[in-house]
Amino acid sequence: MLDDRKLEVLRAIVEDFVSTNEPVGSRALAERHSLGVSPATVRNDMAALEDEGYITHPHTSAGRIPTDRGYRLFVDRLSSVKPLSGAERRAIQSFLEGAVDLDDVIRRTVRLLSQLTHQVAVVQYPSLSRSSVRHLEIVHLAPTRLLLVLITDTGRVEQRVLELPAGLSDDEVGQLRQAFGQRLHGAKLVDVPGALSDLPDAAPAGIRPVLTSLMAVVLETLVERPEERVALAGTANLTRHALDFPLTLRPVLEALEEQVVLLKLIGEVHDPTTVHVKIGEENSVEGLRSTSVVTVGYGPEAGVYAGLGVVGPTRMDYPGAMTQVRAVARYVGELLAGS
Amino acid sequence: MLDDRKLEVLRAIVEDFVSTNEPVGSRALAERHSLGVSPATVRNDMAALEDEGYITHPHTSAGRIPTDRGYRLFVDRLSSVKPLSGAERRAIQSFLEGAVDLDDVIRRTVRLLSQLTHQVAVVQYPSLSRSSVRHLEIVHLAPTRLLLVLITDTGRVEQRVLELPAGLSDDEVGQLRQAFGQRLHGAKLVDVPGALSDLPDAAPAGIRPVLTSLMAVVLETLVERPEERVALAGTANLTRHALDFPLTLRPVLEALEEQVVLLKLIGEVHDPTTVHVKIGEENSVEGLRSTSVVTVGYGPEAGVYAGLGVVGPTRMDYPGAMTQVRAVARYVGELLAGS
DNA sequence: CTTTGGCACTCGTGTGTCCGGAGTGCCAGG
DNA sequence: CCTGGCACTCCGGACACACGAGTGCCAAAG
Repeated sequence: MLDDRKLEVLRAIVEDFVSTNEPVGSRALAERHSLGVSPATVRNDMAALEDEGYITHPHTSAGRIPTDRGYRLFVDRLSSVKPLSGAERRAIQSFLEGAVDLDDVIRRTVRLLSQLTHQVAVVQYPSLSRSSVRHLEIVHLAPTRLLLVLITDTGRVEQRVLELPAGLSDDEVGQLRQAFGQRLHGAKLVDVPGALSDLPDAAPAGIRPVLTSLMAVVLETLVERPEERVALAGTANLTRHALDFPLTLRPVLEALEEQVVLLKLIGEVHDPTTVHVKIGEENSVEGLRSTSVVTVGYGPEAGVYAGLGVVGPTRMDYPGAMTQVRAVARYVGELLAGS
Repeated sequence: MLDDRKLEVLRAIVEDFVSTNEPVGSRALAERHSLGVSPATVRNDMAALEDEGYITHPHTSAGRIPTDRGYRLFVDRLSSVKPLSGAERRAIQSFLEGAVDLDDVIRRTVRLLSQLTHQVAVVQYPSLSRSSVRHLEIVHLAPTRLLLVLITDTGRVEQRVLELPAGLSDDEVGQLRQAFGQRLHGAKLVDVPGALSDLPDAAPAGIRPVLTSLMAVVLETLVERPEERVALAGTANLTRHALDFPLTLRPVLEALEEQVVLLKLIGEVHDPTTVHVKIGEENSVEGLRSTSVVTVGYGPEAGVYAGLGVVGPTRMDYPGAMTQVRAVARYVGELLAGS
């Protein structure tokens, strides 16, 4: 049904359309790509591709443009991996090398990614639910007020001030600190409830009531409501392709302002070796139906901290974006793993 | 030169243009506002206003629109304070009441402000340089690694992990903690260098070298490089007024992505009682020359934590925006002061 | 069976013209 | 100083038209 040449034609259409943003006709296509056939033949192939739903044309006498389905086929089977240019490689290194802490790493990464791809970049902070405890500190701010500081293996620092029902002495707080510290050090955050389950029994009777309520708060703030964060940059790039979004930059911007939406985009776990692409209508998020999303997980060699990716028009340089996203993810993963 | 009626005409032009987004002509203006004069008279007044540079017209046969100078006069002398509606008041209260910590307060505020004004909202975190120390905690993570946690009176929590040149014992860290704590508790952040200046002399000789380097880090991270943060929301609102920005959403979005720019916008200290307005060309930031910025400080009764405000087209409902911004600032100021 | 050139057809776009309406500026009279 | 009248400007929409790009189909050639 679709022989090699037809696929070649589709690839040519996608590439031309992506670079020129103009519907591509049979003549121009036969000229620019050395297909070795005449425009008429190309026309026949185009008709076939259109029958299959891979391309379409805006008006009768305009050239063809790829459909979502066409892009999908292109991404899955036609695009060859584009190697990272030396300049890009250098950019990644120099951009990230001076980072001082996790916040800084994420900020630089999201910026880097948006500049590299000329798209909107999204980077998720290392997920709490997949992190483990490097240190948990309890600070006695006031008799009835504690500060909880959680530091994860990825360098994330979360803190929460909490009010106690009754006052505690410094000694008692010390006991708490020790009890929590022993049980939680090195534990995965998801295992925290289990690790703490025996605590009330083991603790001195005096602080048991406080302990129970404290545990409730700890579990609630650190485990049940693990605050996932994302960083965003490069929304200005949307205007670069403003022509691609009929009149509707609006819904895209609105969608991107919702943390929940962003998390949904990149939060679905995938391993760092596979780049995922969602094209146009494939996106579940209303308002991003006219965009494509390229995501990948990042993390240490064997594992994943979180996701990152870019959002742009369906008319996107997929091979380029995919290698760039992958490269950045790999680099950030190593960077964070090594600290 | 400009009698009362001319001013009245200017006010009418501003109000009509703001609400309709169409150049306003003499006839429509004479009808809609009961000026008691004929269109011809209005035309004369308009000519005078145009001579003075308060209004202009896009083409010969179009109505008039205000210039930046016209808006300026309107804001300074013509606009009457618009009272907050009941719905708005309720919105502010219900939006902010459930906030759990500072981060949450800021997030809710910026969101609230953008929804209330239908503009882009910017909220600065309570400035570190104007805050004072509620608590400074030193946590001994590892022999050569300390965690510094700073909690300000406004609830901001800043932390920094630092590597030491030499190992320390728990006891020594305890001494450090006490020395720092005594000197810094309640101190303004700007006074920290002074409060610490006698420390090296007063400290036990054993930890003096470490102490010196530690102090350097503390001063550098907490005082000399006070990390000011801002939150942003409502960029999607820009598209609402897309017609107002010729073709140039781009530079606006770009400017808004720069933390530095945002800080410059709202960071200049002003007292919470005066709302500041920058109109069009008055803005020093290239790229925001086609926008207006309404800002105010917020803080406790006598003082200021930081600034907040909105960014929108020059064609903006200034009285509305000003009262909304002021109201939100007042409410947030009280909220933070009371915690 | 595939490829090719030819040819008629479609249709979007750009151009030119025309016209109505909104709005202005000016002037003479109240 | 205000007002009505009037000529003038100019934008924007409507219409017609030609051009060109591109298609679809067909019959002939490979």
